[in-house]
Amino acid sequence: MGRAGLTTERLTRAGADLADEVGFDEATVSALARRFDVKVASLYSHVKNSEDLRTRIALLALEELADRGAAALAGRAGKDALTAFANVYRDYAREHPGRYAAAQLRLDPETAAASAGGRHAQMMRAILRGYDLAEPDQTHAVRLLGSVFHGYVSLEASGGFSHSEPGPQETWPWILDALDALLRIWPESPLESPPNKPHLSSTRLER
Amino acid sequence: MGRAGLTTERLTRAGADLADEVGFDEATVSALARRFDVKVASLYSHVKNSEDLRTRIALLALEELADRGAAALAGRAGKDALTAFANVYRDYAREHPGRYAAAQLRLDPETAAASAGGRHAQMMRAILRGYDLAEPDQTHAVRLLGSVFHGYVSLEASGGFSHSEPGPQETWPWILDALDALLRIWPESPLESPPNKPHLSSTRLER
DNA sequence: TAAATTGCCTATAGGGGTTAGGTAGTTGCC
DNA sequence: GGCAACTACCTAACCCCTATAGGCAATTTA
Repeated sequence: MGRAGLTTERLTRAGADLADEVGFDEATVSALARRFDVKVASLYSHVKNSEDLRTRIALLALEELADRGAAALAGRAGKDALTAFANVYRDYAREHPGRYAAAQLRLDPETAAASAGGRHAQMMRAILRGYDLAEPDQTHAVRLLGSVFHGYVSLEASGGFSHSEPGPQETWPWILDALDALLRIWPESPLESPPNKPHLSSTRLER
Repeated sequence: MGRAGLTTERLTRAGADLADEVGFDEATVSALARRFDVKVASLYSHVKNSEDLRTRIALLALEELADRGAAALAGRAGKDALTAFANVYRDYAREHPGRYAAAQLRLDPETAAASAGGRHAQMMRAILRGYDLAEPDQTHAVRLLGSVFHGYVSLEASGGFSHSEPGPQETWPWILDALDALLRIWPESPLESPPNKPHLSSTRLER
């Protein structure tokens, strides 16, 4: 019997492919062994355990996503950058649902620190350079972008709003327009609505 | 040996509690049987299978969340309503992480239709009555709210931005302020920035 | 070419999911 | 009050996934 040529690299990559095909949770060590036509125990020389495999797939996904993001940001600024970057997230999640799910895996702090996660935050900050936000607003805005991108993509993936009109393909650009508008007007906006004073629309409802 | 008094109801509720304690994925049929000090097979008279149990927990969570949302919206409008409703999501996810994770479970279309999911969408529409949005903007806005709420809560839960300053407790109100501002200015906003024309900030970067 | 290493194997053990079929308690009806 | 029907829970058995220990053969290295 020849050798299958297993390596941690190849297992991780094949695991990611498997995850895209059958779902991250179903991308098990057993299924991966079957795919390489190898006994399950053989994988344990290359991967510490199931969680290790899952973590490696997650790190791969984060890396790929960051690479795509960087490529999309190159030569772009302002809304153009915002849109391109957002589309990277959405497209990646659609093309690679298993990998995207993996990227959501909760990593322990040290692993997270060594991951491409930091690059993601840096890229969002780069996008925000196209807008006029000083700290701490910038950090808040990074989190808002992360929330919207992830929230939208994950709701869309779970079929959240696929059964109503208009279709999600119209909502996505609308949301990007809205985010762009928000970031542009934000610097002045807080002055317009003191937190404690009820604003127009709430009074409008009362009559 | 006396009877344990199992019912589908009680199993679902106990399963939800278990999920909150050990995580949704670890809330297994076996663990639930142990909790009732009963053999695993006994549960199968009350629950069709593992997936059935998970679905029931998800439906319970959606229902509870909708009830809390409705209570929060009563007597509120405008930003007040927006904030109260958003806090319901966030607080629920923090108090009941397992239940919240369950609520994210992908349901098959008929189950989803019979779930409290519709109430959630209706409540968001109710919030938007405090702002001046006509269709299809209203639908888009519902999806934006859903994306932000879910995205933020889920990133916060997975430790996404817990290791940087300022803490999430400052970001959350900032995001709600931003959403409120966005919804108030939206009706005029599209006119200010034609989609194709590069806007100020992108030119600002170039020099 | 012998030694060391590597790559994959068999064997084994434990846990969760699921079904079939059995046996006590409980309920309902005459 | 007693028997039938039902209910609640059980044992036993099987499959799949995870994980570890220890073995042998192919490959590399000296």
